[in-house]
Amino acid sequence: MDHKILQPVHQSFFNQPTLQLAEELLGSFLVHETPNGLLVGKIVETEAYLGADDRAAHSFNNRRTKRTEIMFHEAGFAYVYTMHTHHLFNIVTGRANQPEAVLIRGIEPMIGEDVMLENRPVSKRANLTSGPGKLTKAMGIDKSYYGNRLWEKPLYIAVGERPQEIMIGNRIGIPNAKEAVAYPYRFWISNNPFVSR
DNA sequence: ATGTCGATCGTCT
DNA sequence: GACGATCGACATT
Repeated sequence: MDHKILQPVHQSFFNQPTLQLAEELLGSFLVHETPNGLLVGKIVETEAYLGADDRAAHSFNNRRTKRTEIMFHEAGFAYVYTMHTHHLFNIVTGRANQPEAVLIRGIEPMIGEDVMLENRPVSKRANLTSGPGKLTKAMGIDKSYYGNRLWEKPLYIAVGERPQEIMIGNRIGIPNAKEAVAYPYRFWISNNPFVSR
């Protein structure tokens, strides 16, 4: 992989409908320039959370708290929150006061896999970044990145290649979200081993 | 391959 | 005080 193609997207990249962006992000790169080296993963699985009308979203009913505050900003900021002992990484989408986001659920290691393995030692390669809590650990993303601009270094999105085949289905881990359980807001690259399931 | 269960802690009520 | 947008271990089929 050629490092030179890794340029942060323009901020306007994030200004598209959330469902469209969740799909568009598949095949794009998540890039983190760390003191230990360049870490790059291809995004292979995402989920959209549509804010006020989506019972599964933290911002359902426009619930605005210290945690969800960043979701009410314009698109392109990082929303990182703690789930049990894990950090989950989201990209804020939608316009200001339209609290939507895309959760990154799986990435395929492209550059810096050795450092990722130091961050998160595993025996099976496919277990390194195949889940939202796994990939943040491997990529060195924690809550200190809350609110970071994802069109600037050191943590950013870079354009990649369009995937061959995309699958769409229900989101994972939201059994109590009533009608929202059935919403087809999950996107993944067909047959990629770094999809969480 | 699938299911259940416990860890563990910040956030919100 | 209750509750997870999870993970890993262990059990069972």
